[in-house]
Amino acid sequence: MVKQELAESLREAVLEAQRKGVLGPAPLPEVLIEHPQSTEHGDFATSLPMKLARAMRMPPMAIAQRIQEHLSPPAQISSVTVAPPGFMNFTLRDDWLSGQVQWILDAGESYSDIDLGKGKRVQVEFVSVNPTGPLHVGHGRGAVLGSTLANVLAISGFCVEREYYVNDMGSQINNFGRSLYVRYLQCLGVEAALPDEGYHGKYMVDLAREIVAREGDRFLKTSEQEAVAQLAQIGTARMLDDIKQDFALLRVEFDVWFSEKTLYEDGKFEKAMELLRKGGYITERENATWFESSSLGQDKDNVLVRSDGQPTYFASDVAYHYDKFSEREFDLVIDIWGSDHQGHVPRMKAMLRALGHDPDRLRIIIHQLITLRRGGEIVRVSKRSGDIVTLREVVEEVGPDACRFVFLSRSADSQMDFDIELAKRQSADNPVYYVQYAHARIASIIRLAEERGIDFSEGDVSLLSTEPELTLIRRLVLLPEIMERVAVSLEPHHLPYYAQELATAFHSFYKQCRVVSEDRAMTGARLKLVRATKIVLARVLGLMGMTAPDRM
RNA sequence: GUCCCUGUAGCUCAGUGGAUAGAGCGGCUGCCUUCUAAGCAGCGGGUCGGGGGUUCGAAUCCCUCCAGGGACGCCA
Repeated sequence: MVKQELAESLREAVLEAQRKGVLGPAPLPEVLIEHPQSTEHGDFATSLPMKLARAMRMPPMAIAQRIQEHLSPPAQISSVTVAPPGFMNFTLRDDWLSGQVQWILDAGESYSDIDLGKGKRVQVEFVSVNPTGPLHVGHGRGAVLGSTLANVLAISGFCVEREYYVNDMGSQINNFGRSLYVRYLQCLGVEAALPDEGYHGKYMVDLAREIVAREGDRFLKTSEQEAVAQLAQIGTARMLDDIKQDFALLRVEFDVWFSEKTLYEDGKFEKAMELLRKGGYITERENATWFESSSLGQDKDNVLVRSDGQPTYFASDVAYHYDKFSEREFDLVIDIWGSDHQGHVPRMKAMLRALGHDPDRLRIIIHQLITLRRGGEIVRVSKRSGDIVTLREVVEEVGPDACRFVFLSRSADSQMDFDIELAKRQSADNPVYYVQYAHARIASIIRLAEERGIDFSEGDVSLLSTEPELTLIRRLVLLPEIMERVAVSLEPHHLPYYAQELATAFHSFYKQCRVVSEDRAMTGARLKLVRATKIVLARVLGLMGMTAPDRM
């Protein structure tokens, strides 16, 4: 990328000037290149001279001038200027910019594939909700975040696996089984009461009814314990099917559905415990088994095996991450959790250290929870209490494109309000349609060109030189940088913003420049630009899991 | 009480220590005889929660206070 080449040439210029004694000795800080907000300052800028001023005991402007004198900028740069109080501004050559249009056309759908990951194996684990009920709107956020991030990493040179961790055992599954058993009994006319901490949602009644219809009253004949266990299994399998359907609606895909149970069946739990025990991180007290995380700087120790012999959720997570790192040997693991799991992060890091792995190989993305509103009124979303607005309900009414875009356009750190009424209104002024409309407009132009039998394969992109054209191209060539930024920061929310800016540049170009006209040469050049724009728009929309319609 | 996240335009939110803090929505003006007006051009709108500090330079880093959210379980 031009940015890196420019930084490198600046570094060399400073070193060269220092060798000649034109600039004083000073340690060279990292050369940061930014995009100036004002276009009159060019495409790139650096404040390097100001950062060197103190150490070199020289005014920033003088430093800037001397760097400029020794600088051999990359060939893509047409001008280097110095601006007070000590900036250096750089502008891209017009002919390089127009040439990029051909480059994008040649690269096609692989334009902006970058080799950041160098083939490293990365696992993205997300959502991983207990299969004890339908997904609600809040889960949609993690789903969209994870799937989009995985998409970006996949084109950034990483070998990506998308994984859903299925909690198919433990106390909540048992709780779920009990609740289902009660509903089952009630459905068959047997008196039974739901425990307070049970699952009160209406969907449990429907589920019980469904099971009665399919399985009859056979669970009346088995022991309660047996019935609860079997109903839990049938019920969670059914819930998981629902969850998979919800994902399909939202265009979220997983490569692996990982069962918690298998951690115990395949001996991974034992192996992980053995590793911790050898490291001296395990103690037995009060009849329970503890992970001595306090010896790793944590506030407190954590129970791994309860006094009743049952492993905790944390114990499963130890075994699960042992499996991720020691058995499956991922280079990088990304876990995406809701902020209610925030407190879990430090002990996970401590546990990795205890297992002998670099904690930095686990990146945990915490997204804030969604406050669900219905026309301003807060809606509670607890699964156990029952009043659920399901993800499916919202996706079906709002549409997957708008849903994904809304979820994506806020950083994971922001606590977002999701007003169902507002989302359902599906206003035509939605930025979602603004971006898609740009794509549809382009498709329409290309259709017209095809109808008129225009062959623009020999179009001369060097004719693209007006301000609207170059502004549009400047947006197009930004894509690889956006990809890198998302892949490094793990922040997909930059994508929708980029998409909007690109659409703006296109709509403005469209208004000012006639594409299909009497001027055959210009028509050919602009058709190429328009097609390149279509490629980039489709790419970004695709990464966000959205459709790129040809007509609207 | 301790820890984490947040506080930027009327609303929803961007903003890699740099130049005049941005976008969308909403409000107000204009613009459809030519490829899609789901569009374009423009106007108005700000104590970047408050107060200290570091720095040539702070919305951005540090401290403190205030406000909102979340977590502090042998639940997950």
